[in-house]
Amino acid sequence: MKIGKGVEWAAHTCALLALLPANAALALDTLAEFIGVPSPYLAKQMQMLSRAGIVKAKRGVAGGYKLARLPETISLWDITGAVDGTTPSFRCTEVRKNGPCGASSDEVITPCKIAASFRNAEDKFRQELNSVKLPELVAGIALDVSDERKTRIKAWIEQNAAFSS
Amino acid sequence: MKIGKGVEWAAHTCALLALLPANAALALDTLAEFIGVPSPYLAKQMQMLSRAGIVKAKRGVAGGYKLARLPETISLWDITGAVDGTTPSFRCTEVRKNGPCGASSDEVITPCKIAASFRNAEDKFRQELNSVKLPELVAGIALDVSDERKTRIKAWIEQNAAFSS
DNA sequence: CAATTACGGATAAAATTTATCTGCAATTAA
DNA sequence: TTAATTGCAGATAAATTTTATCCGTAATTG
Ligand code: FES
Ligand code: FES
Repeated sequence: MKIGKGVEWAAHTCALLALLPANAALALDTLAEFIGVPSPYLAKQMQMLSRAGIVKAKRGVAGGYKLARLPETISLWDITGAVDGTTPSFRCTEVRKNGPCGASSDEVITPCKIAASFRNAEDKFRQELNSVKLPELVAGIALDVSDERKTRIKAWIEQNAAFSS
Repeated sequence: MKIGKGVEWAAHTCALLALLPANAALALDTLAEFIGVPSPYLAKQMQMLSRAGIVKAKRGVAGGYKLARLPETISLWDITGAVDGTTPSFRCTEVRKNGPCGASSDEVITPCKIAASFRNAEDKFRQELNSVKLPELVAGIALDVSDERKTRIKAWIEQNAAFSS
């Protein structure tokens, strides 16, 4: 059970984009600098987020990324699913069909109890992540940010964001 | 988010061992044949289960594996944890410390909200798996097994298990 | 003692994740 | 229209993890 590290980047990126004024966008390289990760790889995650309809990309001069929809409608699961995929973590290879006492293919109609249990557990996992929306995330992160740093972040955004006319 | 396929093997192995009479054991090669997986690799999972105190190994002539404790005390999470490890799936690399507006090390006392959310989700996942004990698993699997096959399985065990004097 | 069987570590092959690069398409402003 | 900028998609390469096997050793039995 492992989650790609790109998810951490993507989540923090979305949290940053949520702070952005409506008429502003942040370019890939700018985002990468802020988060402190290699930009060619972050590009991949941003493309995933874009295809999933979580962020909106604008090309060309003064282009960049911004959120595609209201923060309230973006959950941590949305981000995780977009970047890391939604394929179940438990892979059932139907071992119950193997061996000298294996089940015949037409005998196994219901999913194996073991696989079903994992599916249940994953549902719980997903539900929990899905209950955490972007505003809650931003608020939670902000708890650790001093007023001084809040000011610095605001200034940095002002200076590095691309504002549309 | 991915779980090693060895978990499926280990779970089915434990389900099989739960059917075993108290004075019987199954050797590695015998187990591997029943489940239909390569025995040198299954050996690894069995060693994990052994070290975790889920199965009991007995070396030497007429040796093999049996459950180390009552089936009621063995959960699907116990098996998963033993074989696949218990390291959290989400890896926080503290990106919040990076970049031009990164937090200083002494500023971040509480865990990042993002990481905390994933920890919550994993707790739910683990709790769900932990609620599924071996007897329930065995019963669930048995639903799909015809009476004819139940008889064959019983006979196979009788024939291949090592019985202690 | 001889046969059997699990254990542990080392090793190798395969798959996946992580990271980078390049050419192209879109957008904007001069 | 041209030039500069910026994201997109696919190919590629490096690193890591998963999967699988092997072998020498230790324990157990009779
Ligand atoms: S056959 Fe795949 S989990 Fe039982
Ligand atoms: S710093 Fe790691 S999840 Fe926020």
